Amino acid sequence: MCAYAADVDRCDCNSIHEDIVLDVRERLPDDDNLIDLADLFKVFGDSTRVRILSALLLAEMCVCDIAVLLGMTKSSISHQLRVLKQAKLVKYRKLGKVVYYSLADDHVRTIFDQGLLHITEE
Amino acid sequence: MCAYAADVDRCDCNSIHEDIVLDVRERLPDDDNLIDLADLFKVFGDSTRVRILSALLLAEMCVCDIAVLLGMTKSSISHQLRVLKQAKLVKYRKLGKVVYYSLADDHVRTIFDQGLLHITEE
DNA sequence: AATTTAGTTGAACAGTTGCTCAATTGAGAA
DNA sequence: TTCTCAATTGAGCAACTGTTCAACTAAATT
Repeated sequence: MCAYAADVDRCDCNSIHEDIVLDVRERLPDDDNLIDLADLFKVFGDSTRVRILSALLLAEMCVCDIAVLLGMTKSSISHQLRVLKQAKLVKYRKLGKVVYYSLADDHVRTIFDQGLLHITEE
Repeated sequence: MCAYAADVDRCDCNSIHEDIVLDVRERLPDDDNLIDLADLFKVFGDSTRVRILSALLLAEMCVCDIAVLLGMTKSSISHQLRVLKQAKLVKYRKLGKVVYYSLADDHVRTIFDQGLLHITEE
């Protein structure tokens, strides 16, 4: 029988190592934090957004510049910039009709570097 | 007219800053690398997988342990472990009927830490 | 005022994703 | 062998996601 049937009814198996499960359960971060973390990585998990961020690592650019650079429509770029804005990964400034986007802080660079490290290794 | 109409026909606007676009285009990493990077982050972009990885940061566990810990079916956990395995983020060892999973390397920890840093800031 | 253009927005559609369910595999126990 | 159980697998389905398209806003130019 499942050791946690009372509070976890989806459980369909025995707890083989009850001591480990109890210990990990206690030390595991709150679900809220882990969900926020997943949501952040979800933003990085699209090649269009990664390409936009990579471009902004090199220079501040307007929507039109990015669209031309990546060979995509302004609309699709604008949609993705909205996602990046909501995740506080990019910031922008308006000059007349033109909106210039740039990275909000340096976290993008370090996260990218760690990711590339995992990919290029072995 | 779009300055890159020849090789990029989706372009629907002028290149406002042609010099910047040309410079960034030259220095931008290859699309293959950026797609691989996005695919890696895609794996981190699901709360179930993040919770699994967080658990494995604390202890080696079998499928059943993880299922009980997270209150999910063995099947769904197994499906996600397969994704994590393909991304080379977890490794496993078999002992009889039981399969023990653990983290493949320490990249997960550093990537998580960087992500948490971005979230908790400001 | 009328036109042009950078950028945004929302609906719609296709493609993807994660969970469920049922069937199956494989190793140990009876 | 037969039974049990940990784990895997594939099909099916509902929910989500990214692009397209068309309409729209706003700022500059004529």
